[in-house]
Amino acid sequence: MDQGQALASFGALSQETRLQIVRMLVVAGPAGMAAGTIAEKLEVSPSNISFHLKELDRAGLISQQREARSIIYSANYHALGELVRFLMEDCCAGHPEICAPAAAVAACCAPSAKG
Amino acid sequence: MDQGQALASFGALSQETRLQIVRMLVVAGPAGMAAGTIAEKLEVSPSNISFHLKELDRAGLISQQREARSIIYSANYHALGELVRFLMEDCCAGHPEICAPAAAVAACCAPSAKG
DNA sequence: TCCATAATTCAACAATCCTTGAAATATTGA
DNA sequence: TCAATATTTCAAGGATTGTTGAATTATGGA
Repeated sequence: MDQGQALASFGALSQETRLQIVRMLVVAGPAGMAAGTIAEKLEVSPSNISFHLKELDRAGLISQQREARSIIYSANYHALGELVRFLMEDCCAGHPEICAPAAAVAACCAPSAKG
Repeated sequence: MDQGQALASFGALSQETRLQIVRMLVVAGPAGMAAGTIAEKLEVSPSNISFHLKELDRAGLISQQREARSIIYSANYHALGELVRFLMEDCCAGHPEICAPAAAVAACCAPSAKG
């Protein structure tokens, strides 16, 4: 991920509705969620949620696929992982002080950890 | 770090000049850099750099201290670390797929790693 | 084909953000 | 105090972003 990509990602995540969409889709997993369901849960109008979904898609943080009448959105795990990596390595130059809390989280969730 | 704090941080990092300032200050370390020096290196006008430094300060990502005629800015490592943690744990729900690349970076720079 | 459902697109407007240059503030030294 | 340096503040304008509701597109079933 280059700096331009990171800028777009940060911009996409800097809006409350969009950050909530991403958090929701991450929890939803690969099954994803229909646009209408997202709008309902977040209590946002269909046209507004559509606008924000398009922004997230443009930034590459989510992807979509039609399923019957619905359009299912899901989080792009790879892009989110790359963003974390950019923030730690490229932006924060791998400084231990910055990476320490991240390392703690990584230790809990990494497949090679004790779990 | 709560969601509001994260939103402010993402907003602050979503602008090219500001992202460059942060990257520069992280590399500069605790010694920091004077506003004028930052402006010079990034080829941005003094008033413009001042605007962006204020935005980063408001988001808590950098801090300042006067030294003679200069005002020295430095990266807030703790805030950056918390942002990485938020992105991995709160936003990305600790998903291994997302954390994997981060774990790799963490392994290289963490003080408790093999180094 | 016709209707209902699901979502997007569009235009208009409001709100926010960025840039610019001039003026103001703070510090230092003569 | 005066001048020079370093930076910030301010106001104006332009650019971008977010919101709204109406119109449009796409799908599936009677």
